[in-house]
Amino acid sequence: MGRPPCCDKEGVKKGPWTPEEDILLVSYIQERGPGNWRAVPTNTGLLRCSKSCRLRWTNYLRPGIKRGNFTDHEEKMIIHLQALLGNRWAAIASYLPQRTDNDIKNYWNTHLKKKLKKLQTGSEDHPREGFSVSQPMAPRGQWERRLQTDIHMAKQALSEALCPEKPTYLPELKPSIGCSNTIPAPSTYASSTENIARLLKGWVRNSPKPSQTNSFMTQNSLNNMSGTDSVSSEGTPTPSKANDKDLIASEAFDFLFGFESFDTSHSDTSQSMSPEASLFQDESKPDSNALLPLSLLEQWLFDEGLASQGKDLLSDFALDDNANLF
DNA sequence: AAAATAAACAACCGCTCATGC
DNA sequence: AGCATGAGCGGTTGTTTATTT
Repeated sequence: MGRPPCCDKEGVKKGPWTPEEDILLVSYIQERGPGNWRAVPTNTGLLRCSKSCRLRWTNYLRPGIKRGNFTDHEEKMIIHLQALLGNRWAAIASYLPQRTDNDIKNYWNTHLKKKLKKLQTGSEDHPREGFSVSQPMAPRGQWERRLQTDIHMAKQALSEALCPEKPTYLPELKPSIGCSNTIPAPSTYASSTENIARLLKGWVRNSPKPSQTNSFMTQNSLNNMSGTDSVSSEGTPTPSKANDKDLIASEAFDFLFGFESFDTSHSDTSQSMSPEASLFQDESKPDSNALLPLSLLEQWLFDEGLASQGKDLLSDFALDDNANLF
């Protein structure tokens, strides 16, 4: 439709961000709060396009982002979710608090894909090129619909099967702050952005959107900011999407993966409710369960069960079955 | 020690979707 | 209803860093 570019090509700086630029951006956001990205370059004097500013913020500068090595659990989740969701990194990221879609995507492309391929080539004549590739893609709407239903069904059945009496899951699931994921200190500048993010401590105090950003900051102070870019990384949480039902569904799903660093505080979880999860809400009508065969779930459960028994997830991972979900 | 290569990751690009007018 | 715009997403590219020769 000939939409004009978000920013003029001329006079726009590209490439890695400098600490100065980061500070400019952070202090601006500290003052005004995230959002209205188009105005950011103008108001800050940054020679960056608005998109770049938003990306920089959401992927690196915003508080609560965990960097560094992925834990086994995270890795496991990514593999499972990728098989389930395909390359929908934002959706996957919504289940990995503190990780950005970009981060996950990179990790998948650089580590997991190879890892899986390696494992597959050992035992197969014609290795697949990653799960997503092998998945027949239906038109997006249709595919997504089915996906949501599948996931919802799995979540619900799992929560019933695994902890039928449990109103909320894993009460002791307190995030192990600073646990296994102590952030290594890469030498690149990017790592120091974390420090810049810390400059934001207290920025909410000045924020024009206290009700939204307060919880945001609370999460940060807990070192468990579970938001993702899809969830209000801009400080504008998706309004009214999170509710108790979402929470339960999310918890069930989290329980499924036994994700240990997920903050279980309700405010957090509701804040971080993924779009995916919020979509489940639509699917969460009781009779939606009857729409799909349980065999899929059973298979999935089986796989997870094996994995949880300490077996090598990758070798046991039922690629075909997961791929055939759709 | 230097060059070549591979790996990792940050950032960009283009498309799509959501929203407001 | 149609258009303009902001924002989100996923794929891809470019740059930096690590490893090998």
